[in-house]
Amino acid sequence: MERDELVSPFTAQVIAIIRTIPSGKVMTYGQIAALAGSPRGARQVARILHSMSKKHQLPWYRVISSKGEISLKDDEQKMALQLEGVEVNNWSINLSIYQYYPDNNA
DNA sequence: TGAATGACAACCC
DNA sequence: CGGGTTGCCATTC
Repeated sequence: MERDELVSPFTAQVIAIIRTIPSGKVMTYGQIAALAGSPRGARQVARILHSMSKKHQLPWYRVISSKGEISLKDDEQKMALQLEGVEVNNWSINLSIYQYYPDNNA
């Protein structure tokens, strides 16, 4: 059971960032990774989600690929996004509209 | 300790 | 636009 304080700062940041994603918005892996301190750490974000999403109450379904598509193509994820107001077209989402840009001054 | 893994990104054709 | 290849880097075995 890894606490945020025990995991690496990068992981803790990723988790914190995901928690700031508001309803009806989404973020890409690369964006989260960059905000967490590793612009090339998109893959770690994916791994973190896999590893921590069940331990943390992370809205992982708000995290999508940079192409604006859902990764797992899971019906629940798609449904959850739509319920939040995100228009999902065949697993694709219009990032121009739904991508969330958090403030550095969180 | 070292090597493999991975819910990706970017680039190239 | 679509498919394939390379790069990245923390986590896990």
